[in-house]
Amino acid sequence: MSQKDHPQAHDHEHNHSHADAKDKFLERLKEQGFKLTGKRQMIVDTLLEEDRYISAKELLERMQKVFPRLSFDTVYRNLHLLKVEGIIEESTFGDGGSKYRITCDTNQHHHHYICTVCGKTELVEGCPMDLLGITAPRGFQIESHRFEIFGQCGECH
Amino acid sequence: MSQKDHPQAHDHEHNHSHADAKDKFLERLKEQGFKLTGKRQMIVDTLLEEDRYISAKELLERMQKVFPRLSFDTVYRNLHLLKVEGIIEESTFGDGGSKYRITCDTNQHHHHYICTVCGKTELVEGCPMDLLGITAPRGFQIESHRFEIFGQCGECH
DNA sequence: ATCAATGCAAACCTTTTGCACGCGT
DNA sequence: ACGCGTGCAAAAGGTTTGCATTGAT
Repeated sequence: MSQKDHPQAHDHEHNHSHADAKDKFLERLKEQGFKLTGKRQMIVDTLLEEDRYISAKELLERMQKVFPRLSFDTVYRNLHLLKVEGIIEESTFGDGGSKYRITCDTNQHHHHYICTVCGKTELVEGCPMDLLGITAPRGFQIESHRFEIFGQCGECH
Repeated sequence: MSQKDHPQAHDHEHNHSHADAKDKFLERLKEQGFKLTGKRQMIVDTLLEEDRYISAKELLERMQKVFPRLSFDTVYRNLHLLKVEGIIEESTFGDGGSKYRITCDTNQHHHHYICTVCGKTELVEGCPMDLLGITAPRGFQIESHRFEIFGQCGECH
């Protein structure tokens, strides 16, 4: 690789809670023997800064400004790892496959308002599984659920 | 086309409500100038009989027993039309892209329990948008929402 | 030094499209 | 006869994988 990695940080690390969250995430990876490469860190950085759903393609394009030779497979491999580790969330809406966002700090169960234009999210208060009188059909074993409210955020319409 | 079409019906049309629903759907298509081809009808038939989420691939394979030369593009073109017409619903869960099911007779707003193994569904009573005290973030314009409960049905676990 | 991460290229899978022909009306 | 529907083939997206090399620890 001719390009240089930047293990410490890149420019926009101006936000304390971001830095804290990043450290927490990277710590988790480190403990399991995964390596803290510049690209892996930049994915976490970017998702923390953007704080919205981003496609693999958009992520790639943003990161290529810093790592010109970065390729889709690296992005996807890292996204997969980060998803398995619970560091990011995946959703599919609109066109063009999956989109990803950083998991909320708290890591608590939650649902989102999602802007279908820019991918920005807001937390929904409460969870339908608690507030709806959910009684599963006889024999049905509930494993998970999905609740998302789509629309356009104030800046996008 | 060397194969024969079956405009009236194929074998399993044993259920009255299915026949009624089918007529209603086909009527709707006819009014708009779409033609009631054997393949289009068999997609509706199959989805009515199965009454669960099915992938384009599974649909193709089932239908190829009757129409050996049926191809993906025809399946997709018809699925797209049926979706636009509100005759079928699309969802993405599990692997392998979208899955489709016939829209409930009533055509009322609803949500589903979905078996992730076989795609079978049950209606959820109530809608979180009504029962949750939804107050969108300032400026956020709600356009739609998604609420699905995943798990395994009695026959699949 | 070790083992994970990456780039490259190719493959894979689902879905879409252009075109000429066939079929429902 | 008209115009939608279909098959074929090819392409377009998004995503994954094998392999050799590079890099983090």
